[in-house]
Amino acid sequence: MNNTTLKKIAGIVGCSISTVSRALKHHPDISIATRERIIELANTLDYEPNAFAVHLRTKHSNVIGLMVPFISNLFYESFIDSVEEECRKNGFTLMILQTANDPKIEIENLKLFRQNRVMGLFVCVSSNSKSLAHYEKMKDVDIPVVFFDNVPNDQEIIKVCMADERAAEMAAEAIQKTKKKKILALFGDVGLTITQKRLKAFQESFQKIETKCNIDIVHTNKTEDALKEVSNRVSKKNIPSIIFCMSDEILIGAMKALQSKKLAIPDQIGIISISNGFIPSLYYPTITYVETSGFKLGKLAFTQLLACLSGSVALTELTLDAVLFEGGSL
Amino acid sequence: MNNTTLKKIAGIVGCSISTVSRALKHHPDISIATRERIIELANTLDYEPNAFAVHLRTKHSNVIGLMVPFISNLFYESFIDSVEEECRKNGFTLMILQTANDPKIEIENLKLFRQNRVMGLFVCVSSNSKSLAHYEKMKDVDIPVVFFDNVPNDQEIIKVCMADERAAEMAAEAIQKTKKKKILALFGDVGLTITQKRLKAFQESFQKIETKCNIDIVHTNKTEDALKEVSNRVSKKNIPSIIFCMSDEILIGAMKALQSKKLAIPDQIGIISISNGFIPSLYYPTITYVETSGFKLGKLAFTQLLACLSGSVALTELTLDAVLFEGGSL
DNA sequence: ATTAGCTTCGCAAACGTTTGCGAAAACATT
DNA sequence: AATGTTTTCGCAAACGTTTGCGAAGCTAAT
Repeated sequence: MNNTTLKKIAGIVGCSISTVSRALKHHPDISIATRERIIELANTLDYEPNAFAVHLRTKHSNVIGLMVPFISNLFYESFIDSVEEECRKNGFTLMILQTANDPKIEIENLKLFRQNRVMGLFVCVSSNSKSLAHYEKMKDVDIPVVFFDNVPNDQEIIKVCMADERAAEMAAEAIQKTKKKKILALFGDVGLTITQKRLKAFQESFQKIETKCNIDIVHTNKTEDALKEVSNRVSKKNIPSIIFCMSDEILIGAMKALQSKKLAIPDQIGIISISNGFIPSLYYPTITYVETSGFKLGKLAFTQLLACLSGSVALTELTLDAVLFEGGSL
Repeated sequence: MNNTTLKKIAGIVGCSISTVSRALKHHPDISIATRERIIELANTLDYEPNAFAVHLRTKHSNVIGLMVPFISNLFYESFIDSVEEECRKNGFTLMILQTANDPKIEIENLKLFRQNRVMGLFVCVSSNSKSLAHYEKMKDVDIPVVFFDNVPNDQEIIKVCMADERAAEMAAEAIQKTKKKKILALFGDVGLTITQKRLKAFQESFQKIETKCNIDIVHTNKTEDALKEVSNRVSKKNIPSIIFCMSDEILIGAMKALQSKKLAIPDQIGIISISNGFIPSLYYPTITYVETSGFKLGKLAFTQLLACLSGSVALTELTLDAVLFEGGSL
């Protein structure tokens, strides 16, 4: 076990621990001569400060927590990627926990975060979590929490999110531009606020225009659901002109159904989705989508958390603009 | 700031810090009466042990490190998912760092891991990393390193990996079973040991059989490369009977090329890949693949690391069996 | 020669735990 | 009553840092 400590260095150099400590961080109190001597020895001994001791002493953990339902998810993964990068660049270490959408694990994890004295927290609440009560305690211990993605409706929290309404609206507008009228719109779990937001905006956009469209709205939970629903609703004699997918999981199911029916995109049927872009890029032609980038959201969330840590933030909701990426599927 | 400490509890109860400490962990020295009293107070005060203090004192960080080139990657993501789950269940916290395939960042990260006194480390070395020299230091400080996925050839290390050879061999055998002869085989970066292994096994399998096949081997780095290569090598008058893809990235490119040429799978062309299964499931028909599961590898790696920590492991290479999943693409 | 100021460093406390050891008190055994 | 044993607890050191404060020693100014 490598145990080069300040004490050890001090012993060899023949000075006090505090002198070593100060020398290593270029404190002006220490003469250049001894500083050099100490630094050189520290290097040859591979001295590396004990993070725990530092954190204990300074009450400054430099650890940031992140909690998501699953790591293995296209969206979260890009969000995490983004946040890790920022953390590393800014001298924070990242502690990642997943909830598997289980409120019990969620509570356990919050406890772990507290025990590790994280300085801040990024949270995507699990879809099965009904109450925010357990987050109250984080406020008590002064750990700022930045909610993202599927954010609670609560006003009293800090959140960054996609422009969910705008994204759905943009998708609706893109559909309207095609002049096609028979639309199959696939949305996710009705219980999620993200679903509610997108659905509302989508419908309102169509209510605004005078020309009537035939919109069939279906809620699906998973890829398999979407696959089934689309398979049931699409047949040789009954082909919607356009399918809208609220998320990647749904898009995957829908695409698989279309492929199995050998429908040509966009000639026989159009499709558009909301996505971070990866899944749409897998198909030919590339699927047209409204971007909701986990990567960009991560950057936004990080700056927001940084602002919290410096104490300069009111409770706010930050929103990431939506952008339409035109593939060839409409 | 919540600062319920042992000292605070001791002050209120009117006993010593050590008594509180012992009571909270049900040490038999403490009478049931005082134990109850202390635990109750601790609960109402929301006492939560300071992890840093504990780790400092016990020299036992309970932190496990994990380093990958990118988090945002289908394979790593499932590996991380798997490892996080185990860590949480076993009372470890996970510290995740990515290298972006940059050896400099890799070295920096190792330093961070050391400073945080991680008890063990999972590493997938960056593809641009030529030497293992910086891992020597981990050995000096007694931090066991479990290499996974793209493991170095070195003998003196602990590694868990896919049955790379066997996976390639199984794919080759599946191809041979179809009796089709014109094969386009797409492999990754020649510099990676994982590529070398798979290529060697693939070729050897075909050398073993008597019937001659026409195998066109191409190395591609990324999805776009694969897309281009396949586009160039496949035309209406020259269609390979089967395409083999060494990885998901390559499969994605190949599939996109095939879709753009409107080739029917498996009627006009067959395709098979090595994958963890997610990407193959996106298409219809589902692509036949030999499974290399990041999730399972994670479990394997974790048990291996656990063995290291308990001191009961010789230097070994553990291998995860390959399994063929038949879709409908051959 | 006295005072003042600067440079350079060490002392010691503190962060919140854990734990070996010893001690007091209670109880049990002769 | 004397001794032994058990129960129950506190003391104090240690983990490796950081940092306020004070103390030398030295230089420079009066």
